[in-house]
Amino acid sequence: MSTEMPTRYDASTVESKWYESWEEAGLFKPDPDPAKPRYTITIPPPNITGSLHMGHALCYPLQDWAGRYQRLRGKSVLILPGQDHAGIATQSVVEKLLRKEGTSGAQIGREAFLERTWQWRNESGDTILKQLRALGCGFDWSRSRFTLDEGYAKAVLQVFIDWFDKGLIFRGKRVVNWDPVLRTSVSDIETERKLIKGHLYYIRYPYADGSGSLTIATTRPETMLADVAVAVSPSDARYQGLIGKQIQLPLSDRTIPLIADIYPDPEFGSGAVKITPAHDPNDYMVGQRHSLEMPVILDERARVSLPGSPYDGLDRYEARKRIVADLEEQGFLEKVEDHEIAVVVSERSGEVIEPLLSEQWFADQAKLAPAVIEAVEAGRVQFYPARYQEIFLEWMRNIREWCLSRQLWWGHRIPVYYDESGAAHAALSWEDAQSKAGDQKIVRQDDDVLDTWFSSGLWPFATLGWPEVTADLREFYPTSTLITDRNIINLWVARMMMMGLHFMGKEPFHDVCIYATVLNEKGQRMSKSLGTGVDPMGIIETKGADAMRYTLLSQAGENQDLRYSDRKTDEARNLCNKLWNATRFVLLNVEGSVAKPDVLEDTDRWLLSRLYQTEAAVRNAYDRYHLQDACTALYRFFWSEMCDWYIEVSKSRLADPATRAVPQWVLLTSLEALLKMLHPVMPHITEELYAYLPIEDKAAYLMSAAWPNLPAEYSDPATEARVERTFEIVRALRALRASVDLAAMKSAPIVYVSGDLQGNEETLRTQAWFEQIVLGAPPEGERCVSTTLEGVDLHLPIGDLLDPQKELARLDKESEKLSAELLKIQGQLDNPLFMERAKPELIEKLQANREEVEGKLGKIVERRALFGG
RNA sequence: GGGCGGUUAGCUCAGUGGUAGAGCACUUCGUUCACACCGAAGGGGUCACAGGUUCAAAUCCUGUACCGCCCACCA
Repeated sequence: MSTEMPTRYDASTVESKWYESWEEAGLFKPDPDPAKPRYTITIPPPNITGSLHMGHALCYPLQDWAGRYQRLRGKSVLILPGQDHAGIATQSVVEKLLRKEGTSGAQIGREAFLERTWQWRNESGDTILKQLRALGCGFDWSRSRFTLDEGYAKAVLQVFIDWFDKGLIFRGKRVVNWDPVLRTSVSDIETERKLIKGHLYYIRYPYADGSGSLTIATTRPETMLADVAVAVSPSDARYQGLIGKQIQLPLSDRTIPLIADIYPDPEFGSGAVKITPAHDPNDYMVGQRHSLEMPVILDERARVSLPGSPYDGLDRYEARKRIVADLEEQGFLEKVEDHEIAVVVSERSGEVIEPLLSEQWFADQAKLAPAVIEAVEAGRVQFYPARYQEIFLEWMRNIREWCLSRQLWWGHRIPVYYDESGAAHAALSWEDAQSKAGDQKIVRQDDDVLDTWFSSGLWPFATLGWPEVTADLREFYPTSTLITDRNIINLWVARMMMMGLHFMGKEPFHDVCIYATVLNEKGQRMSKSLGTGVDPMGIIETKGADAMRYTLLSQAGENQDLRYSDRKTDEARNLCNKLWNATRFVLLNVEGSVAKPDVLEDTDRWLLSRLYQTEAAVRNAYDRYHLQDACTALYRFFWSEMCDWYIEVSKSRLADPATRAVPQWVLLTSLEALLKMLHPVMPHITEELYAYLPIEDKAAYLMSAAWPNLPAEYSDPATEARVERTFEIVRALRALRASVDLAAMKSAPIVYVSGDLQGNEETLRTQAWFEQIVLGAPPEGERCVSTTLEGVDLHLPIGDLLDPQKELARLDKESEKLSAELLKIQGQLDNPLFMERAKPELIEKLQANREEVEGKLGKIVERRALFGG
């Protein structure tokens, strides 16, 4: 067969054409065949604001890998894509846009803002989906969903109303995490703690009766404007008898009581804590226990809001400065110490969170958690790697209230309507609410929207049509696998489990696969803002999507992180090129399809056996999401075994029309299986190469082909051992040649071999590049360099080419190695405890080794003598 | 403060009791008709550290250090 394949693989021309073909052939849709088991994934919906980063370049190819693998394994596969409206992120993007245009959300109002956001979403909100196509992700776009779709939005409201009616959602006043930049509350898990250098201020609070003062320590003096008490530990001797006294709050005309509470730690500071219930979660609890007032003195931008006060309108940090200065001036400031402060930072804005007392909607997760815990403990949901299970359960067992409301516009507006009396009714519409309210007139809808994670929590069933009982919902729920990253186990996975179990009665997926975080070469997080990121699209353009995919997927296993580096993409690209050229070689050496031959040689059986073992290893690794192990096995089979050995061994047979059929068949068989196994990781190049293969019963597409089904008789460990022994001898002979500066791959006339080659003489001859192998010892007087291994003596005639000193040096080195080995073996065999307790097989093995090493050493002595040593 | 990962060749990582492995990088050689994005041959590791268990430890146990992640209400 002739081929016009160029000698170099060009990803850009090959990759672009296949995606369309697959899509046109309908391969991204589930196979309607009812006999096939279903395999479903609803992908983690990317934000509409997103553009592809390295995390995505791992995440979405993983979803695609799973789909392609399961499809090859005979399943009907649905990988359902979609996008998340991403409340905070999107609103920020549009606000920025408006600012550029000289206006703002506040100026144009809610309705115009939402219109503008939808416009933005329709124009540029699906950048990332196009990029996923470039990565080869074969998702069912006809089922693509968006969390603000009409149907989806209805599902969200339905869930809210249901939980509201069941009392699982309630309104409450709590100290929440307030983001003063985004001006909304955020949940605990959207915040992180950071240690920063700050100060601890010691402030004197005088007693109102003039009988001296006590000292409190605080890191946030500005909040003293909202102090309502000072608390001390009831066991603190310093304050015995003083409890109940009134204190004159500095910089203020208010007096506040000294109270006793379990919260203060006598060891810290002065043991006295100022209590600001509205601006600190701990103080809030103290305030509740003592029924204290809870004045709020910071506004939504964290500015002081205290009309009439000189600090009114100041930013919280500016206020701190002024208050500290004033305290000092008036003699209240006792001292200032350096202090490490644990601040809470919003992950979205990077701003320091202001704990703020406000009225919010909450979900009572504690009532939903037990079903989730039970499902995991019963093994109906499995985590990969398993260690995440405990982390997950730990969080579920200590679950807290979930603050659902966000003070945003972009999102699902909370379906709560208030009537004249102030009573709240949850309903799908104003009209519904009115009918629920009866005589009381509905006067307004709640202004807030729901936390984005509330809507993504319904992803596995709302995408399939819930609350309607659609055919898709019946067919594809529960889904099979969730593949996501560890940062959102609690944020997202937990919520999907709670909602899925509550509304569908079944856990939403069986496997939860947690993949690694992609770091850069130096082990830093990839981040646009830090400039440590690499754009995957650039790699796709220059080296191909398959190279990009292989780079990341071949590192996916149970690891916590993985490192991206450009060098690895070069390796992946080189692998593509090697695949291309190996196939090209095969095609140049076959005329058409070949039938399975009756008689195979050792090397043929060896490769088939290796293929058999490789398939088993790959399948096992894929099933456990250990792509790393699968890729290693495939790489080794392809590059080391098939290319470096089998193709080289077969070249002479392929050149001869009388013998070529067998290696032709073996190569085509191996290549076909290899391409199938590699396809889930590198879909484009494997599809392209498969198209060239002249094989029987070929599928229309590799993508829709069947996973290799290799007969058990391919497995042949005895032949594997025999052939690999031969290769060992080949390597030794090549090394011997190199030691006398005999060029590699140049045919040399003769080598003497004594020992059993087990029928692999021809392999040894061609692979060690000799014209002739003579069995037996060299004739008397023939000057040779020699070595011994595997019970075989190799003698390479050298005439008088060689410097004796060089050969003596080589022999000495060999001898040194052997002596060290002998010493070690002997040491063990001389140890009576070892002889008594070690396994008999091991002892036998060592004894055999000893004999072999001694024999080799003896031969070296003889050989040294030949060179005057 | 609690929990979980990691620490093995220059780099990235395999390796869960029996004489340290792979890929890349490096050195030397090679322009033969699959591939120089290639081939052949080499060099390179006291397996973080300290104890312990064992005939035998990279591997099991205890502790320490460093890196990273998660959770947590110390002003």
